[in-house]
Amino acid sequence: MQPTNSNSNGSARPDSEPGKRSPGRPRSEERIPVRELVLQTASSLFMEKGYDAVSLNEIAELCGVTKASVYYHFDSKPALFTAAVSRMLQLARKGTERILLQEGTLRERLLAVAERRLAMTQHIEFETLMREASHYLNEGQRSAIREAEQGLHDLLCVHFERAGTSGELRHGHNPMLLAHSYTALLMIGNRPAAKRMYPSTDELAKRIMDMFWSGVS
Amino acid sequence: MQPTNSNSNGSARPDSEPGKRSPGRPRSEERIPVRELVLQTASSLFMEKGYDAVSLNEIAELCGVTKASVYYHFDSKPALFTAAVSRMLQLARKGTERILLQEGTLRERLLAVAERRLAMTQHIEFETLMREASHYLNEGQRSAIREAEQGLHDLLCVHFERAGTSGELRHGHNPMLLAHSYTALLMIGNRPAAKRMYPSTDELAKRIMDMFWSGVS
Amino acid sequence: MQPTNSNSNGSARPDSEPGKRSPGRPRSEERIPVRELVLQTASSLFMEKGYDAVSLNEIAELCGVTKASVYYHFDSKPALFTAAVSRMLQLARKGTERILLQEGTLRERLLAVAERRLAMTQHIEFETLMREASHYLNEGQRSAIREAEQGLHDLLCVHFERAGTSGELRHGHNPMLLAHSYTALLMIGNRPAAKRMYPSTDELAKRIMDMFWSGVS
Amino acid sequence: MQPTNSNSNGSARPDSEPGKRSPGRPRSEERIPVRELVLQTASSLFMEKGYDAVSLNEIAELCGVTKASVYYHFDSKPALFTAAVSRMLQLARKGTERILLQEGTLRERLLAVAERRLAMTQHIEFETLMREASHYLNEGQRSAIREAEQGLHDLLCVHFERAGTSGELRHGHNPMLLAHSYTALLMIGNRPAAKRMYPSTDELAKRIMDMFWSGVS
DNA sequence: CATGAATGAGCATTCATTCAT
DNA sequence: TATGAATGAATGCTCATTCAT
Repeated sequence: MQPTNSNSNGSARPDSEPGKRSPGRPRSEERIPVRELVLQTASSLFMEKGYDAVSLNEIAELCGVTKASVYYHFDSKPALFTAAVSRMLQLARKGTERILLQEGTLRERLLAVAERRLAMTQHIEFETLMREASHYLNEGQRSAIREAEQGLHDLLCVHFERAGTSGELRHGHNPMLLAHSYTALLMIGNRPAAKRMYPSTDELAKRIMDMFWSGVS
Repeated sequence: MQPTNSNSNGSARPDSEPGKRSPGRPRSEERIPVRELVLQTASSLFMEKGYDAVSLNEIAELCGVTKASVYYHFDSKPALFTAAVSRMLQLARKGTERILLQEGTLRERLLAVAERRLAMTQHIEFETLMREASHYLNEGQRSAIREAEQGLHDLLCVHFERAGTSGELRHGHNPMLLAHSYTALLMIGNRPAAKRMYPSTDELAKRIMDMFWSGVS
Repeated sequence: MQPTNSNSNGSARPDSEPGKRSPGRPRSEERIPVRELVLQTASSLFMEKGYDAVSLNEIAELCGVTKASVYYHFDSKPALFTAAVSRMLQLARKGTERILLQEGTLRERLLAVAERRLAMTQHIEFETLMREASHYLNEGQRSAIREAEQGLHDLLCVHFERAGTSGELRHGHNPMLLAHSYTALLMIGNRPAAKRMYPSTDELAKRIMDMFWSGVS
Repeated sequence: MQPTNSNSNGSARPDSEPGKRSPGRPRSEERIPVRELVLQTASSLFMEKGYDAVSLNEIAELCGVTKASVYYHFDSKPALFTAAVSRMLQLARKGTERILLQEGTLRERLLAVAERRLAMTQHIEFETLMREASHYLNEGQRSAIREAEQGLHDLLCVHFERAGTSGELRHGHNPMLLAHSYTALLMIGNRPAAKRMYPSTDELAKRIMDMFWSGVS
């Protein structure tokens, strides 16, 4: 039997049985389940190096398990990629949401989000990552990721819309376009040349928000 | 994952233009030199699929030559990548410059540039491409590309600066940050979800420029 | 880039340029071209062990080359299998034809063919081999092999037909069924238990032909 | 290619029929014991696809149990193969015997057997299956299967012998050779090309028996 | 009895690279 | 200039087998 195109669109097993957790913050030595460990490791690597450049061997070794173990938990590389990236997007969404629900003006909260994002290293431009990987993903996998990503923009969109009706924002802008503009501008944080222009990423975040808020004119 | 390359930082041979060109516009049948053909093909493929996903075989076949021929003209895959990407960035720079030197307000000219860029399909986010490839590039290759890219931002920077002193733009913005913001916003054109929001890419370009010019508030 | 289902239906290169052969019987040390060597080795192994149980590594090592070299000459395992088995069937056809065109009664000539076949070890039942491999072959490959096999039966069929009209054979039998019966009976040569019944394969061949000629009654 | 197996020569546990069977014809819903189910499934798969192409996973999944469960009942893949194939040969023997013990001439009864065999699809040539698997079997396993197969030929042999002394058959033929000839001819049923020659397998069986009985001359 | 998790070994396939011609 | 032939190293993936529970 030779490789055949596996077509599951995500993880092979459910999220692991609930209720079996010992209470309290786990001691850092507490063994985190392999499946979760693989997912985290894979996320980091894919974000850092893209799809092709990451081998399952690399992921496995970093986790201290064998390639075959990774295959026990995930049907294929595309399936693992899908699970890892989706998870990461959901975490990003949750983190962003937590900040956006705090007190303060929209501008203040967006600045907080920007500061947090620019502080992270691993932050590949999303479309590029998808374009590279999409040749290997099946339809279900592609749409699973697209949805997870859309969630992030939907979240921002809602807040922009709300600020539009409350008068905090000028009318006339398409709120979804604002969401995309905002995340596009945050990509500046990926550029070493841009980062070098300011003493800290917080300073860079501030400048970007200034521009975003008032425009160039 | 490929071997971390040989150490030439670019092409294997000099540009070899010994004045052998026949005068006038070449007939379309005129054989374009292999080196140039490979360079063009490689550019397109790398932009479309990233670094790893493009094999030298693919490039060679598309050019109708053998892999070994490609190796005659370029020392290694990283070397070819460097040459191809640099060339493309220089072309982009020239195209952009041509537009920026035309008549009209800065805003009009920036809009024209945006329309042109959004109309292209092959337009991978640059940082991502670099991050993927940089594992395979040596220092000389990396900086060769960085410089070519910097050229583009320098060009924009000059024009932003000039508009700042002429009063067309508000003072207080770092012109290089504006350049980065501008190119970052153009990346929105890569997102299928964003493109779907407007009937044409020209319309999308216009909306993005509106935002860029006046901000959200 | 990952494995994708290669679909060429046979060998990757033509049969190697003619006319470049040195005259006379080649000294046994004369290097036989790799492509041919691989083909012969593969034939033997597939016949002996079936499709799955033979790895390209095994073939390559037996030939003293690397797996990658085999892949230089043949697109895939199914392609190599197709080329190897077809070649073998054509050789069998030629050998059989040579005998059938000699002098003598049909019975004598069929006996000669039988003796020759039973003397060979490598002689897997064909349908079984095909059934095992056919999951991996594409349509073109399947039919290429089927045709080569049909050639053998066609050859026998012609001779049975001719003998029918010349009165050497009883009328009323479907000549193609006779061809199949004949080759089916030769499969007895594969069975160790059957071989053990007679002192030599020639003796076994004679007994089988007796039965084939006069029936059991 | 698989490891050349552990050394048990058959099943891991005794047949374990501790009289726990409820009396009467079992309701079709009655759970058939896992061991038996695995054996049946394995038989079908091995006959259909050969040895290598069948994975224990496939067998397990088709049975609705886990691979580890299969290992509880059988020591290894070779052991399971041995058990499955032997069982199948014994069943074939019983079925054949049942027919041969009915009323009628030998010819009529052999025809009935032939019709039954040609009607089955799953009917891999036995020698080929053995040759493929034998690399993985140990001596005990090999001979266990050989014996089971020999049983079938012994059965036929007895009937041919009896018919020889009763005058129904011509003297002078080795009855065991007749048995082998008969089963070899039945292999024609495996060949799609041959099957296509007649409207039904019964018709094919009749033609084959004609030839077997009277020969070609 | 049964299974979830893990693994070592192997396989088909691809790729960047080399070199004699 | 160009290429046909070859290869070492890696990759995604599968499989038979083991073992603690």
